[in-house]
Amino acid sequence: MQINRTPWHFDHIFPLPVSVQGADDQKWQEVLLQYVRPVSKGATLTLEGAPWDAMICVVDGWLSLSKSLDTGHVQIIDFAMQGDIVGPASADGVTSAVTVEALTDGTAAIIPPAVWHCLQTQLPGLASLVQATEAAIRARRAERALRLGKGSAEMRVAHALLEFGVRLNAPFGQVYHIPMTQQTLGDFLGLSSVHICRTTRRLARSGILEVTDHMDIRVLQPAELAKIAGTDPEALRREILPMQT
Amino acid sequence: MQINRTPWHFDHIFPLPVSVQGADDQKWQEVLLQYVRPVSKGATLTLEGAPWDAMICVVDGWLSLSKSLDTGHVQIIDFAMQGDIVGPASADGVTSAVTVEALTDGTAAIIPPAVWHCLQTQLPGLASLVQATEAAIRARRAERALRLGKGSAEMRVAHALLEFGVRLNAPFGQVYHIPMTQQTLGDFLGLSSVHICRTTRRLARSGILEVTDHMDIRVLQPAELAKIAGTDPEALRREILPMQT
DNA sequence: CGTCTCATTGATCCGCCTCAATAGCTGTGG
DNA sequence: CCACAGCTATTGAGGCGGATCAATGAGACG
Repeated sequence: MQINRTPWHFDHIFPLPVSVQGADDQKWQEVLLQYVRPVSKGATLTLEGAPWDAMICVVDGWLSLSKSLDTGHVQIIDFAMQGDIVGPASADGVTSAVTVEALTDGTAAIIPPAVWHCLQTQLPGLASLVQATEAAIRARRAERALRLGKGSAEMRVAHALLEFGVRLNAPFGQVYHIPMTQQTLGDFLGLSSVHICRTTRRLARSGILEVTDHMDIRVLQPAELAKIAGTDPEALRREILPMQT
Repeated sequence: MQINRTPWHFDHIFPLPVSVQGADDQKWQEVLLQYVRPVSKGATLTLEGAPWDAMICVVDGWLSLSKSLDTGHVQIIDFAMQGDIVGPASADGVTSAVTVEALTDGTAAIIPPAVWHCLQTQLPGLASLVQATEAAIRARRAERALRLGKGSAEMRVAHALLEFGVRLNAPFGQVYHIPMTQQTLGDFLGLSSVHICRTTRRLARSGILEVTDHMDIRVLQPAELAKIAGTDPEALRREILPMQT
């Protein structure tokens, strides 16, 4: 289901939680408001290989970016959430490299390339934001690629749960929800849903975390989990959370 | 070995093969010349976690970007070659997310963040180049992540060899060289060197390609190889080769 | 000629996939 | 209210792909 492109009216979202430093912010917020629209759970924004040239700025909710093989196997490349600015277009600039789907109801601004190009040159503050966001995206994708290639199932799961916690800004010990099934998490980590189940159960049984009610996560032993994930939560935060300069 | 940062003198490289469209090109070439320097095979430009904030523009030769686990396992995130512009910095902007090493002798420009920021705003042509390059990088990394997560060893090897051929612009049937050992290719594909060996031998025995003299590749049956890789060479070219608009 | 690195091949093992069955939960209609 | 369907989670059994360990070639180089 391709979402339509008519402007949407939002009176109730002020200000949008994706902001730019300095004087450029007002203009940026205006543009965002102009292109922002609701996205409903399960909706497909674009398909791998389909025509697409716009930028997507996530205001609220979760999106998944995925690719698939003709065997039917799906690999989720990344999740995008509040504040992420993603360009699904591939090198030719007019084709989507990934399928973008909504994991939850949410809102996103879809900004045409002409407007985007214009903004980039006119708003230096936006350029900084974009660079910071892109560095964060690269860093977290690299971190995952490392574990996808060389890590055990346990390490992948531990790292993913820590990453979600960091990105959601959830304090340790607090419950946070990730809006996906074990199947989806498996598609993200290159594992079968069955093995996701076994792995999370094992972590739960050893008292490191609790998983309740369809993916409500509570980390009980952050240090243990971090050790399994092969990372340090503080370092991870610095590495993958965009920081505007 | 950290390379030094004193300017280097090049009289013999004109023009640099990393060019920008339009009137900005001259300025860009000047800046490149100012920061370009030779890199020798085996040299380490930066280490994962070390201080780093510069951009790297590859003029000639191959670089590898890698991360490693404390088990000693290494995952190569990407190779950078002629024309690639890579930012190894993570989200904090001052730490390298990856280790950057030279696989061959070559030349690269290392551009300080202040200069880079300045260039971005002053040279719109450069901004376009960067966006195109980044889209290409994202697309090829996504393509690999898919196979890293869901593909067989055979598919990963086939895809990597096709990707190298495309990036090197090697016509089908022609020999091209990839400057790495089977171990390095394994670190790239998430496979052991032993399994790289078995897989390439199997492909060679079935007449799909030839591998001679330490990674001189010759694809004999491009269609077969593409089928195994789960891709179409033309589509791959469009998707992962940067095209300036 | 000895050493070093890299490629190749065999043997064995194990982590994860696949298939399959059951259980729990939610919503729907009679 | 229960019966049922549909989806997700859980657990077991068996198989396979790729890792690991180990030994032998094969060049390259001093």
